[in-house]
Amino acid sequence: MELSSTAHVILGMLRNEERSGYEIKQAVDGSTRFFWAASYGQIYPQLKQLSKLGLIEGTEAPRGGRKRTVYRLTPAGRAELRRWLADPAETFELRDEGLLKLFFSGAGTPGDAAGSVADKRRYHADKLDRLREIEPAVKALGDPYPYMVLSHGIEYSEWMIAWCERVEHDLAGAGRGGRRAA
Amino acid sequence: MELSSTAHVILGMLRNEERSGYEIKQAVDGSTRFFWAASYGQIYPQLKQLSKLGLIEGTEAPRGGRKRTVYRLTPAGRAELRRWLADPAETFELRDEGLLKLFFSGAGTPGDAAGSVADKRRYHADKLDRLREIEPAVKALGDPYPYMVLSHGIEYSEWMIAWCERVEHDLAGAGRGGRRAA
DNA sequence: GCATGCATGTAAGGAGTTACATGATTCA
DNA sequence: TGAATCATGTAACTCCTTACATGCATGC
Repeated sequence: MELSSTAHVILGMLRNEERSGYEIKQAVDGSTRFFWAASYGQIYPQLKQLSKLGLIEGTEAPRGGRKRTVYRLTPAGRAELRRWLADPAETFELRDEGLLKLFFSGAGTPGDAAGSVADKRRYHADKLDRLREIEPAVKALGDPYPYMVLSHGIEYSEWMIAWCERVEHDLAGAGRGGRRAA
Repeated sequence: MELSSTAHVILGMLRNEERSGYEIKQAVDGSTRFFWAASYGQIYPQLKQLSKLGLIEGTEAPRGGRKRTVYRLTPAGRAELRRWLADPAETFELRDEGLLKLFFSGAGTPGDAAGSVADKRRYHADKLDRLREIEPAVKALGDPYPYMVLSHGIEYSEWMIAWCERVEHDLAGAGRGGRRAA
């Protein structure tokens, strides 16, 4: 009875407070999304599944007249979360279409390579902006780990932007030519 | 008629030479695997598909008495490859279970957090070794772009290892305790 | 009254991995 | 002779996203 990795995000998101499926989705989108996403199509069926397994339990908690179910960890659920935390991570996957294009750029124009790197720089600059926005709130949390992970994201983005700038400079040195307007 | 991203890896891998499905898989495993993987279950059906679309063409090229089909780009296939190279990349996805565990580490023991970071450091140190092994061969290529991408991988791994070491040091400062033997 | 947000879900489909099956060849 | 490698493929399965559907509540 292997739990899916999405199951563990749910258990993790319930570690300190009870939450509805909707709120779990909000929490994921506001925090782990950059390195671990989850959609409603995964979350709601998993909540049912985890309830059936006795790892979480849901109670009706309507807001006004609007129906709402919040879930919390059972002791078994907390044990499973802890067991998972103590185990080595299995998944590290990167899918980077920009690097793929850069890799094959010999088949295109010099502008293609420069364009791929510039796109990548903008993508990460944009991400950096969004991470910096949430930084004060995350830093103010009692829990130090989310801030550690956020710092990782910020420093990673900074490193990536610097790498892109350097490569863009190198590419501009040999053979000029842009592809698109910046 | 949107092409899958796997289709473009295949087109890219055929940009300079003709290759069999088996050789494409070898090439992917020896180069783009870290940021763009592909399995036989994708490659062989895609080769059929791309043939039907007229973007590649296969010829029988037995090696000894062993059956073998090599594929090369048609003009239409090369045009599609160039079109794709000039377009902005759409996909950048990261799935990092180690970061997820670190994020939720407040629900575990202090050793769990340190363990997740140590695992991550070892994972990237190992990857770095493998990248350094192929570095001379890639550098010797006529095409500069694969080496650019390899350098990205090497410098990224180095950055990641340094980040892990720093965090491990910080974590060791507050509350000692290891989780597993290194 | 209408748009937006809260809240829960499902159906369909795409993408990708794993495991399996087959068979030839090469090398120790 | 047997193991490893070359070579091609398929079936089943998991995972995940997207699009859709429903309906209440809130605020403009």
